[in-house]
Amino acid sequence: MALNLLALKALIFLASQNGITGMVRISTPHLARVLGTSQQSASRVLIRLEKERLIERRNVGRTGYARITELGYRQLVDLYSDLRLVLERPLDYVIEGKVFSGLGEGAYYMSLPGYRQQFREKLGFDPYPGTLNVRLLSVDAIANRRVLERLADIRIEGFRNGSRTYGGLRAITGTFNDSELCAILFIERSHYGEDVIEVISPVYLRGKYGLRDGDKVRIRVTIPKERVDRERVDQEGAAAISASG
Amino acid sequence: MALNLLALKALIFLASQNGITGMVRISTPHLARVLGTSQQSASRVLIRLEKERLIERRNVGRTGYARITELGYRQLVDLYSDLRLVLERPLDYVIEGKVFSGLGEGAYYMSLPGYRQQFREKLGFDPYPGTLNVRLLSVDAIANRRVLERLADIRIEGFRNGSRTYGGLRAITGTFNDSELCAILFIERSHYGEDVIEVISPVYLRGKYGLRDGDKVRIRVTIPKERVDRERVDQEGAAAISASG
DNA sequence: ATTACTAAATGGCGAGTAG
DNA sequence: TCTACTCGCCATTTAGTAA
Repeated sequence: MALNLLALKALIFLASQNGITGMVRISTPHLARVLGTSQQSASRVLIRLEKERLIERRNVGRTGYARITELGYRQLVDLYSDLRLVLERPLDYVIEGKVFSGLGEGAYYMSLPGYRQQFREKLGFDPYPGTLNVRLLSVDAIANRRVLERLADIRIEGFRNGSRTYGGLRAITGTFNDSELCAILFIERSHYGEDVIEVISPVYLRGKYGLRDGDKVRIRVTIPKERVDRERVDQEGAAAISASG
Repeated sequence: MALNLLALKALIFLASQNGITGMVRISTPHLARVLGTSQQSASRVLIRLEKERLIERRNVGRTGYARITELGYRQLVDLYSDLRLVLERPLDYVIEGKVFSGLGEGAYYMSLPGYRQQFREKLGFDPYPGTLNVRLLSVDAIANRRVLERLADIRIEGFRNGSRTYGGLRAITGTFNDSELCAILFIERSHYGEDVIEVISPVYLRGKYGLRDGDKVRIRVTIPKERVDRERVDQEGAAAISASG
């Protein structure tokens, strides 16, 4: 017999009110407001949780108290560690695509000291002067590009050189064809669309790997562990998981 | 519109199969087995998750693939950090009860060097030779006693002295009446029941606090943060929260 | 093998209401 | 005020089945 989501949210709410270590005041109208449901449903949820031995209740006249049992606590911990197992592990984003030739401007930009110096400092390698353009073919690769764009946190600042201004970009390091250190560049105001990434590396990738236009390449980025710190207004400790609809 | 628990479990399962970083093979009969539900429900859950934009699907002939969208991933992270907020914070267990007199044997045991030396080393204080017996009156206090008994991880070993053997015990440190350092002793083969705790302290509590039999006292134990490492067979990454029934 | 429809049963939901 | 019942309504489930 499976618990429903309302019951889970109620359990989390109780836990947030110190219901793990002792009896806490709880009324069905208040719980209903917190869960975004009716008083009747809140009442039923508490009855159900008690019957399942996930909480213990005591009613003193018209005021009710409840606490989470050890079984209930274990349920929360089980779910928590299931999520932890799945969320707090390295995430391995793989992007595959085909090499294509750009206008050769990548080489020009990469050779500018204003960029090159920052790459050396922030990426830890001296990039070969040139970028490898990769066109993404699968929706999966494009989705991963989107994710990585958000995760790319190596900021390369723009600069001025005389009258010309050079834009900023962000980068994230990865592995090219499962063997070569590289970085994906997310260039602000790039003229390429969402289906293209630009890759740099300490070595001349086209040469070392004998790449010709149309050849398939793979870039892998490993995120050691996702950071879970969010900006989030805590609505009285209520749980998430309510879809956008 | 709220997601149900089956959908949450499906999302967690997908995540466990690397569905966060790429498309993964998934069939409705297999998902049904993992979730402990019918093939039809598994099918509906996937349809529902796709409609809510929590997953993306692609069917290649008869074989289906799915991956978690950024929105779906965020839902998991939101729930995870709600749980984290609630589970990974100090747990403050308060036990209240009334002082009563035992047979005075506590003083005898506490004075034995075989115990005393271990208390000094493992508790960090030299206990006053005597235990304060506290009878728990509320079910809440008794429930907390049970929890703390499991959490008490300071082991005091038993020993032999001539022909007599002295049993082992476990202890956990806390605060007496919100002001005095103390420890609760969980004595193996104690002749007291679940409604009694024995408390020791560096000072003579009865004297310092002018305690007489029947006086109410409070012992507080703060667990800095619960350890979530469980022994758990990972059933193909399926989620928990399925009540005992 | 699959996926997913329809139909009937089950169960959850909130309104009304009693205590 | 509070809790929690009944009752109609709707959502979710499974069985059967088509493709």
